[in-house]
Amino acid sequence: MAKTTQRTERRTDALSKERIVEAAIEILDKGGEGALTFRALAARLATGAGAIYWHVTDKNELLAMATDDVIARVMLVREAKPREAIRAIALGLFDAIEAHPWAGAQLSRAPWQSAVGEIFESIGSQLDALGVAEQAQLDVASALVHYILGCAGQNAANATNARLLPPGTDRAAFLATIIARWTQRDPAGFPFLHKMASRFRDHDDRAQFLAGIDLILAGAGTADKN
Amino acid sequence: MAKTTQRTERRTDALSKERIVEAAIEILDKGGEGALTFRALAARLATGAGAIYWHVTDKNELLAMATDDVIARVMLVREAKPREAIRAIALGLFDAIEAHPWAGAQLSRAPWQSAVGEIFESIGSQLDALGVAEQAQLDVASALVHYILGCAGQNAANATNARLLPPGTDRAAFLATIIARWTQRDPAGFPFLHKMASRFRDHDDRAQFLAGIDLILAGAGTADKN
DNA sequence: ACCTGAACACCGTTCAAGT
DNA sequence: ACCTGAACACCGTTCAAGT
Repeated sequence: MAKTTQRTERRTDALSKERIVEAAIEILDKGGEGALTFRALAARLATGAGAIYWHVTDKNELLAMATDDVIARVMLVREAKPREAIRAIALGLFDAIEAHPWAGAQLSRAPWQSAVGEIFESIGSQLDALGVAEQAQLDVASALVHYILGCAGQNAANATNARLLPPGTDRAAFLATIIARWTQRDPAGFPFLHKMASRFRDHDDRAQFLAGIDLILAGAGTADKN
Repeated sequence: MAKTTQRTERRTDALSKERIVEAAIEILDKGGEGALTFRALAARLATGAGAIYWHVTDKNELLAMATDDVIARVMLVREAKPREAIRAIALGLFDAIEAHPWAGAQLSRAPWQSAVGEIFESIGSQLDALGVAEQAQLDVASALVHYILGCAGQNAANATNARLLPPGTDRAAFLATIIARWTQRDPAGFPFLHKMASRFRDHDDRAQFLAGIDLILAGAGTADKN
């Protein structure tokens, strides 16, 4: 009989950190950061708002766990050649953040939590094999991580803002609008941006992101292809 | 008589965008981003919360204007040598964000507004004189700006978090704590961080920031000192 | 041990009403 | 034109009360 089920057996629909984070990610992916509310989360989990606090400390922990969940998968990349490993990690992060912009925002907002330690480690550990001198490794790893976090935040901001534009507006058009605004505010005052405007229009975000990685690696004196 | 003052004459304490932004900056500097509230702002200006909306669209515009105000001063730097100009701009931004962490957060959160256009321009316009090929200039400027924004966000996050620690804890100790947490979670899993731990402990944020700028410039093939 | 849901102390923003 | 301040529609978080 139903009443004789052991007490230690859990209802399959019982709450748990995992189920909560999973639901949070779904809400974040569908509605963006603003959509994640304890009330919305409780509704989706068919429970009360307070129940979530039994499993999770606060909203910050919730966001950190969701970000970890989405970023950790990227860190599994294994490439033999160190340069390719770094590029693969960087591109993996780029793609993950493109798919989950809120994770990019969280990463650049609370870097000491979440997966930034893993990112630092997996990039830094390639530098020996790349031939970067040990006393330069911290500077190079730090530059790479900061650059990646900067792009992550940017990407998240773009995604958030694109949401507010008339739907159908793609990224290139969005960037073009920004450049146009800057340039038109004072055409003579922005000669560089004016000169770069056309290049901006048809540039590839992903390729440009990778160019930055290569630039830093080149600066580290690793011009040879390892 | 007081009653005969012309109607066009303004009370010296009348509200204005300038006064509102000024008060907002004071609140932000003293209490951090969480302290800036329309109610707190209204109280400081001895007015009603709704009055502020007559001069300012919303909180986002308020933060953008405050950030612009604090960042714009940095852009005035004029250096003859292009490399020194870029370093001066970067360091100026670093210092400004250290003094006003909330501006760093805003910069990396809403880059298309505020002073990011000016930053892009003032850095990019130096690249010609630095000898960077024109087709590489967008990549280099973009890498520099993204790197700077990444550091800005990081810096803001550190400042926000340091506020929560027991007072007196300095930055170095804070970073050491983070590294320790990462390393101790799984010592064998973080060989690179473990190796770098001592270097982290006594590193100079400012110097490391500048090292990243130099790394990118070196990668752009501008090793000679212009 | 785990969950419920009302209640608390806030927010940003609006708006009828004043001067 | 500019300001007031109550009101609205939300938040995150807490907590007595249930099972």
